[in-house]
Amino acid sequence: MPELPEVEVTRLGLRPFLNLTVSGLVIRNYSLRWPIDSELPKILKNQILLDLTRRGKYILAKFTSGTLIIHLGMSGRLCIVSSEETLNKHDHVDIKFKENNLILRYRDPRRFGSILWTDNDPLKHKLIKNLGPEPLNDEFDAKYLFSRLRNKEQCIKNTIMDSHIVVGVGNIYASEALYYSGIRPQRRSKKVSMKEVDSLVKAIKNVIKEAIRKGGSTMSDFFDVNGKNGYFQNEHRVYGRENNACIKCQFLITQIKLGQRSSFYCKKCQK
DNA sequence: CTGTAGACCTGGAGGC
DNA sequence: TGCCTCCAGGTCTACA
Repeated sequence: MPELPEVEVTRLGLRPFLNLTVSGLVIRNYSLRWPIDSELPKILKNQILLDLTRRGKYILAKFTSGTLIIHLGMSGRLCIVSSEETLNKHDHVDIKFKENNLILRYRDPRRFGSILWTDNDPLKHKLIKNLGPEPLNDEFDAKYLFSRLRNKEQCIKNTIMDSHIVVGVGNIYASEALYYSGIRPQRRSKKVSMKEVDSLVKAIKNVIKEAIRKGGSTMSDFFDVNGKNGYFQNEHRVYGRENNACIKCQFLITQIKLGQRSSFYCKKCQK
C-alpha cells in the first residue's frame, strides 16, 4: 500500500526505538521479495539503532555496524506491539529490544517488501544508488523534470512514477498530482509544456506534503506503527472516484489503464 | 537506450 | 456457501 507519505509516517513512528539495543530477532518467513539474510539474527543482536532515515520508499535503519534497508512493497507494514500481542499469519519478522517489552513487527501478506542488511553506505546499494531526486528536495524542480521529459514517448503518468526520474510518486499520488496540474495521465511526456511541468512539480510536492501531514492514505490496510489510520484518502480528488463527479466541474471521473495500472482523471479539467 | 509485459504473492470483493 | 475472476498502494527483470 505504501507510497512515500505512508513510508514517511511509518519512519517517524519508529523513532521511539532510537538508541535502543536489539536483544533478539525472530524471523518466521525469510522469503520476501529477496530472501532475508539467514545470519541477520546473529548480526543484529546487541546492535544499537542509531538513526532512522528514508530514501524514496526505503526506510534506512542505521545500526552500530551497518544498515537495514526496509521496503514495504505493496502490503508491508511495521508496527509497535507488546510481547503479548497475538501473532498474525503474515507477521514475518520481530525485532526485540533490551530496554522495553515492545516488539518492532514486520507484517506483509503479499511479501513484495524486503529487509536487506548492508555493512556499507546504504546510499551506494544497488537498489538505491540510481534513484532519482526526492520530490520534496529543491533539486526536484521544473527545470530538472522538464529536461527529463525531453524526447520521451512514454506517457506522463508512467514517467513520474519512475523512481529513476523522481522517487516516491506512486499510483495514487501520480493521478492526484496530474489532476491538480490539469494534465491528462496519458499525455506523451515530451508534449508537456514548461508551464505545465512547473505546475506538476508544485502539485507533486503539495500532494505529498499534505498526505504526510494527514498521516497517509488508508486504503485497505495502511495504519501507522501504532495502528492508527491516515486521513488523506478523504482528500483524493480522482483516485478511486470513477463515475463520481469532479470536485471542480461535476463531470464524471474517468478510469483508464496505463502500464497495467488504474489511472483516474477528469476529461474536462485535464487536457 | 527505450518502453512495456511479466513476474513475484495473498486476500478481498463481486458475479453466478 | 463455494468457486471463479478480477483487482490492489511496487518495482525488478527480461525482452522486443
